[in-house]
Amino acid sequence: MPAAASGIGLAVSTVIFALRPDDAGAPSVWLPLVRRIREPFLHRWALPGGPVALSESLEASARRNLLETTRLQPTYLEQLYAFGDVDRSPDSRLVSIVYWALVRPEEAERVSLGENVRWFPADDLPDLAFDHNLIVEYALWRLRTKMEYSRIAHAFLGEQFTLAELRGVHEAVLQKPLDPANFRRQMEASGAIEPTGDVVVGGRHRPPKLYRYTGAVSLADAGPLTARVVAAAAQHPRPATDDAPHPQEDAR
Amino acid sequence: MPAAASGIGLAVSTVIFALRPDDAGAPSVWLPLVRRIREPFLHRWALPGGPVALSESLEASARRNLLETTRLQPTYLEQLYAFGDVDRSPDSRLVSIVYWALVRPEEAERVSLGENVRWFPADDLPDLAFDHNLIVEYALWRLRTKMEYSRIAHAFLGEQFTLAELRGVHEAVLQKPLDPANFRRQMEASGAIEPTGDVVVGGRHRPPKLYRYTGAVSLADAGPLTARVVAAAAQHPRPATDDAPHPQEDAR
DNA sequence: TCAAAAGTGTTGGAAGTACACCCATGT
DNA sequence: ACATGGGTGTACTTCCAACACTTTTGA
Repeated sequence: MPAAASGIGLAVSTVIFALRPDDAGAPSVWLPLVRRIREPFLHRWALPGGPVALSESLEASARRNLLETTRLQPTYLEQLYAFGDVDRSPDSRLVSIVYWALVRPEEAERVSLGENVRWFPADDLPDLAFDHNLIVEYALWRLRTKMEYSRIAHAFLGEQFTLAELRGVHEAVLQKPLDPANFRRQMEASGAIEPTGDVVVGGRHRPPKLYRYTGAVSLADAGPLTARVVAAAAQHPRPATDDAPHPQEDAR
Repeated sequence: MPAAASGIGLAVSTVIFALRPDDAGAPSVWLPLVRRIREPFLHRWALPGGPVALSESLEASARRNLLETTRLQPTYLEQLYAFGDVDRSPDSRLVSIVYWALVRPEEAERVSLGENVRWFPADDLPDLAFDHNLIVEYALWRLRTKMEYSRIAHAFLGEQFTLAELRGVHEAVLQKPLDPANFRRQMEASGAIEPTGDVVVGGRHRPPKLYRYTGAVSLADAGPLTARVVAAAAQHPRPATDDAPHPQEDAR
């Protein structure tokens, strides 16, 4: 195995998702992109990213780069895939380890907006640099798939939340309405949430209960090591069927 | 993004799984390891792997390396994870893109056995080089998880097979007995297999039908691009709920 | 005729879906 | 009072696990 540098560039990039209201005011999935200020793909929009530092793990590099370019500290960060096709960058050979991240709405507003950083609706992107359109598409698919068997929706929310808010997250990501009654029962049966005892007053209707995450399922389940342990601990009512994929969980 | 070489070594490694009879004669999961012939971890057993070639994609590098070191051409190959912790290799910084592969029993015998290549039972490995024990554990978890929602078992079998053989693969991987009656119905209902019309004669019992894979689900679903397409095509009876994957995925 | 594995039928429970209905609040 | 979501009850369906039972072969 090689210790020598290979002439292959190594970078990390991150697909960051947040929920923001779209034109109609309904919450939908958005992501921040940065404008490239050098060749190749000068002036094109691209995923935030940069080189892997010698003294940092891949994930640490992703986190640092995110903080530097967007000021964001995601509540959820997981490796997505390593992209390494020969022709994905003109002239040079570039391998990108791509992560995907979720941030809360309040956090999302921290993004230093300007000419070179902007939010885009995830389903309607311009032509991006490199193979980044493909990467986003894949990350979106992963987000939606994982939403169905995992508890990542909480990464979009604060400490406390109503069931309607939680359902709103699911609906925004999955892009389909969910039955409030059934959604409630599924969440309660999963053991992932518990009522805080508080309610929200001020609405012109019955005050909804507030819930919190029980912590039975860890949010930051990135990496193969923690993965299976977390998945096993997450099994609340059932015995010991392996859950989903990817590391963090997997993966499905 | 960096075009310059970074001083970080970049390698591919592969976890190869095959089914072979264990001590008791029952089929179980094995994998081939190679003995290291240089530092670090001189003489330790390790996953087959090597540097990424400048002119090859990551997957192509994995395939070529597999052919060179073990003569194997897997029927299934999918990216597992990128490992890049700072201290995973002493002295040097090494990032490994790890793939996992499945090979058929006949193919498995091709492995050029010798002092430096040997098969090991996947559940009982010695202390491996680098973080390879962790990697194998993760790959095993992924194999078992994916077996439950995907059709990868076929990668272990030939063109035609009986339901008992297919069930044997599942049982070996999942390490638990399955009800023949229910297993049959699940497979038939999935639309993934169809009878060839032939039967196997010569057993001292009722001749079982032979089945073939319908091709509704592609085996080689590695990579984000093909992933979702494959998953959609796999939906035989039902309309259009996103399936599983991990592009593999995804890792789930 | 018997053993052994292939293959079919039947039943009961878990979990998801659809939808009717009651509850608590602000206006 | 009534509109608006919060929250409960319930029937229907679909899927899965268990297991009894029948079929077809070789010995």
